[in-house]
Amino acid sequence: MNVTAHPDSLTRSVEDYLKAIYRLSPEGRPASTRDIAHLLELSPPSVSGMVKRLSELGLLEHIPYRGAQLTEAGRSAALRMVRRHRLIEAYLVEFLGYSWDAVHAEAERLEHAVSDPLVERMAAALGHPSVDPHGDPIPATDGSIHELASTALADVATGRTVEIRRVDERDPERLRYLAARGLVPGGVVTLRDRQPFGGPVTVEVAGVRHVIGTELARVVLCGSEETQ
Amino acid sequence: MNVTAHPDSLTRSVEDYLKAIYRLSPEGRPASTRDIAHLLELSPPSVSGMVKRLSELGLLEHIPYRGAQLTEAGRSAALRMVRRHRLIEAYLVEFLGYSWDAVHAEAERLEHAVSDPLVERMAAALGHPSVDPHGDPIPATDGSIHELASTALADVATGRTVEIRRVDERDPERLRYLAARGLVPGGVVTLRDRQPFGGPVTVEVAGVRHVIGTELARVVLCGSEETQ
DNA sequence: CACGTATATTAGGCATTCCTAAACTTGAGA
DNA sequence: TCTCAAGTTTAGGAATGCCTAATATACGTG
Repeated sequence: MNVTAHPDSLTRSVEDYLKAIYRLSPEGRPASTRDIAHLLELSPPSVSGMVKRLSELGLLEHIPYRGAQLTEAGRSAALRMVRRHRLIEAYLVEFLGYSWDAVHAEAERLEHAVSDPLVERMAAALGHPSVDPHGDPIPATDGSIHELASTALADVATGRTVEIRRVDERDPERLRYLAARGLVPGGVVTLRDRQPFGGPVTVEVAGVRHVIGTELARVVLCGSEETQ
Repeated sequence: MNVTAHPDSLTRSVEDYLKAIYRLSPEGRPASTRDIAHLLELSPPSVSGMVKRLSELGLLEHIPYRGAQLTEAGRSAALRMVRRHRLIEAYLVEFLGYSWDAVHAEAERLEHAVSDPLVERMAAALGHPSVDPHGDPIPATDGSIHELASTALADVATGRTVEIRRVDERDPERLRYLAARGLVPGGVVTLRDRQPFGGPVTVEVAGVRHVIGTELARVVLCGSEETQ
């Protein structure tokens, strides 16, 4: 235990588990077996087994029946993968003409294959960006990461004008839908209407109004409280 | 058998086996278990087992105790990997500042992770090159490949001036040694002296003479018979 | 043509990573 | 407090891909 395995010896699977647990709780609280299984599309028993092995490797702290949380070693390995993923996405958009809805799947495979020097060369070519094409912050090599405070579009007060910061990256179709309406990081939107009982919101982007369902409005994150 | 497995379902291992067999015999003659094992740094029994599985998948033709050769499906999968490998190498040198001795190891991992569209985007960014940084020809998407006739530097007649075409890519140290002496694809050399009994050759590059051992002179391939 | 060596294969095993089915733990509500 | 449903773990098993040891084949040479 507490071997703090050499980073290069981590398998794809292990890297995916660490990344999933980090995503489920960037703050470091324990993640449940069920949530990890759901995110990785695996069965709960598979996760149970792997969590046990990873805690023996010193990458996780596991309290049976209570959840798993990243150790320092685990967190740093996870952040290394997140950095890779987001830089690869940025690189593909900037230099290889990828659209923002296509990069996630490609990065998901490449992140396990690139070397650290290659990642740093890509970062340099990009001018060391701080966010990826979806607005997600890119961790530094030392593992520091600046999460900007943000409010879901669903929670913005009627009448306010805010800047879009960040959008969940995973569903390509959703990303195309958002891009077609100008709902991209850096885009400025005014909230014009909100229907009660969790109904849709109406936003105005570049003078055009769009009605956005609640589910979608919850994954579009905006600069908080930036009043017009 | 003869499933002609969907390309995306091939594992890293399978892709490496096919590439190895192609390298051992681009012409399609059977490759021996021993040679495959040696190239992949695996034990012969491991190769025996895998060869059996791959022939059941329709990627190889295997005659026990005689060797394995690629079927059409196997050859085309192998060439797809070779195309990826060489385009990745070219891309890393052209756009990410890699030196030619460092790209092989990086490409060896990336070739298993890139998608076909990414490979084609890289090819387009490069202007669809016909050779990689070591002078190795890049197969087309349809699997056609133009191997240029060439003569080993070790076999060039004394007094001839030839252009270097191609150098074995695998040993980084050897590549650095060659580059330091101008022995790179496109370089023009004149053979000044050859010692008998397999002794070293002396070549002149850009007015400077270098003595090159036989082993090295055998993996430097030159445009054949191009007299000054 | 028999023999021995080089080469190849089969036998048996191990690590990884996944699965389903069965057993166990937790905690909320009757 | 007891019960039970949701969630978790253990048990047992399969596929991949590697290994070593033992066995089988092929073929050049005496």
